[in-house]
Amino acid sequence: MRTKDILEKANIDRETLRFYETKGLLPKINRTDSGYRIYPEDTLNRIQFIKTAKGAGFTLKEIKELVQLKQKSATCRIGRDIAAKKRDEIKLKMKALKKMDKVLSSFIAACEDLGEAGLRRKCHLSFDKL
Amino acid sequence: MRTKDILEKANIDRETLRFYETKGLLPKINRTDSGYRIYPEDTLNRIQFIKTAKGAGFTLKEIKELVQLKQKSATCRIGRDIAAKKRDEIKLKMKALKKMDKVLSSFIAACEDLGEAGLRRKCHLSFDKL
DNA sequence: ATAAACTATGTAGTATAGTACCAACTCAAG
DNA sequence: CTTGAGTTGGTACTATACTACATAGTTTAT
Repeated sequence: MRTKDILEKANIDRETLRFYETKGLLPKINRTDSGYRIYPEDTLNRIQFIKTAKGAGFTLKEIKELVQLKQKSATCRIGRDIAAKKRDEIKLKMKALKKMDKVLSSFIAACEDLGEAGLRRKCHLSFDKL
Repeated sequence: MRTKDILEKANIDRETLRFYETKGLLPKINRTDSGYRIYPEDTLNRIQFIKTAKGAGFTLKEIKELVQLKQKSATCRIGRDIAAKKRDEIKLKMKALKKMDKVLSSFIAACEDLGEAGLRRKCHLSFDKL
């Protein structure tokens, strides 16, 4: 696959793709004689993984740690432990998200308790008190 | 409350506190004649809210939008709509988190399926295929 | 009164994650 | 064989969220 194929199929920006490459987040990329990149098939999966992990709030550095397990000749145990640690972090993020959802929900409920007339008036409610 | 009280009770860095102030994230802060800050009581709740919202992956800009509803003399309806939109974003984040959790879990399971001996060997598994 | 602790403002620097632009090179089609 | 689409590496710029420092003024305890 050439650059353009990746850009289209992964819906990613050319510069961002190169940025990920320099950061060591992509699988090994071969070149034509003239220097054009030839991406291996799993590049698309990799980009999808990066997107998912980013959506889950992980940094590129953290993502790199995950995708580089193979290259770094780490043992399965090390890999499992790193993955387990990340799963713990996800639990924490999930908790923060749920708390935030609760705060927003009670704010929304308080707004709606005011009725149609209340909704039209100036808002005196606050998110602060959790 | 003086600066030091906030720093201790909110467990926040002095510079970060000032940073949040300049960004308009804190409630109105009064000053002594000599210019020392006097923080209102709800500052601690506000900082807690900021921390929770940040933990949920929101930017300071987004958080500002939420905490400034009162000051901006927005109606309750506008406030409710903004809160509802944020709640939708939380749903998406939650989905990303769950997907990531699934990926990590199946990776961990694959590692452990290899048994004690397998765990000691070089890791050939990948996160990429979701 | 003076040292220690606290606070103020301002400026600069760092890390992360891109985004924008450029001049030069390659390649396929008319 | 030239034109246009595609590609290259390099540099510079942006935004976000701090973090570090420098210098000066204020308050408190001895």
